[in-house]
Amino acid sequence: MVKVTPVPAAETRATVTSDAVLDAALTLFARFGYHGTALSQIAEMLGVRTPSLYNHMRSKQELLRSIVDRTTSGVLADFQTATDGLTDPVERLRSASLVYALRHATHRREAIVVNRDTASLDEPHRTELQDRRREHEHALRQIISDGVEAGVFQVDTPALASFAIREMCVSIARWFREDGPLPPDQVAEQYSRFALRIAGCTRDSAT
Amino acid sequence: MVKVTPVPAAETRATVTSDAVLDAALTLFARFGYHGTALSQIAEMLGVRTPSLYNHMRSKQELLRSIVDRTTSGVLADFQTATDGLTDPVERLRSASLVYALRHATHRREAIVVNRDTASLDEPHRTELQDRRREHEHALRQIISDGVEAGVFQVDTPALASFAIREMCVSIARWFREDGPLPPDQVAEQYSRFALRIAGCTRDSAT
DNA sequence: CCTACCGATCGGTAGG
DNA sequence: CCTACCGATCGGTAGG
Repeated sequence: MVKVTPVPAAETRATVTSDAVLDAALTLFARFGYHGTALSQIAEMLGVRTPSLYNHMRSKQELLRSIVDRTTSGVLADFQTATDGLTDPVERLRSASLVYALRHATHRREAIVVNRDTASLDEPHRTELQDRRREHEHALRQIISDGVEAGVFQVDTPALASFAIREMCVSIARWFREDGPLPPDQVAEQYSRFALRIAGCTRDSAT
Repeated sequence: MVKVTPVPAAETRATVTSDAVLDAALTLFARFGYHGTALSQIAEMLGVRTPSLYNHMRSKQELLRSIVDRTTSGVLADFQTATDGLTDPVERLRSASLVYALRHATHRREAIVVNRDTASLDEPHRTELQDRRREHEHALRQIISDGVEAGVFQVDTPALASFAIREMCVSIARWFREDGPLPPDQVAEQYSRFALRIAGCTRDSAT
């Protein structure tokens, strides 16, 4: 007797991977929050029972940690790539805010979780997250300070402009819809222009 | 025998009010999130046992609802007061963004809860909240559209500028510290200027 | 991958 | 205001 269906039949045991668990967690954490999501919901979304999840993760907390680690690393890597080789503060700010805005249109779930569920992270990871955020914030602030000193930006308090630009970009994750009228790159383009305006960019071509 | 101490001694039964419960909930929801806060924590902060809370509220959900209702009403009232009688789009945007920014520096806990724990609100209140938010967003967007039509603002997509301005202001609640270098009104002042810049305000005095 | 089960904690109620 | 207590659900483990 030969098996008739080499491909899995309609009813078969579900098989799951670590990535699938992480992706389901990402979706549900973004929607209901870390504490608002039960492991049973993640299991249900994957078609398995709750205990089966433990073959692919160590704990619920570890899922959150993985999401946060991945995302913050990505943000810093984006920044480096975007500003590497650029010396003009205007071009550096334009490029840094463009990739930051773009990321928040294309990685919405990650951004929502990282920015909403920070407090649910156990130590020492919560402190590590804050440190990495600060690193990005200070790097952006430095660009603004450099631009002010060079006379191409005009702001009273560089820290305020830095906060404003960052959070404005982060918030894209909250309102952006994939079926909306503008694609991610066009949103990012406009937000990058907003960033230069916030910085008080005096160069005509910039705005 | 006469009572020796007419004023409460050091050890006395705690007495609590509805406002005190709401205030404690506000503090803890802002810190740990709605699902991350247990009623036992609220009770502990007030020095009573959990069941005693039910003399001052109907449910945990009602606490969230009260916080949200109060805050959204305040936002819309602020907007009306700030823009009433003003016809110039520049002045309207300056004033609307000023009070919005100021509110988020002075009502941080409320802003954090309303913007983070929306998903934890039961229907029909979640829909009501979204409606009120949309109302404020559209009012701000209309100012920008009016300004573009009048030739005093320059933006490609008024909706994007409106989102950017709103979320930039909301985020003040996340980074502002009362013991920081700038008082709320000075932060609001600078953010109001950022708002005019985002709108591409062409009037010199504005920025 | 599953069933069976654990202690802990949750929001909320009864009754005084 | 309290103690005593409820059913439900949580994250996680044992064992196959």
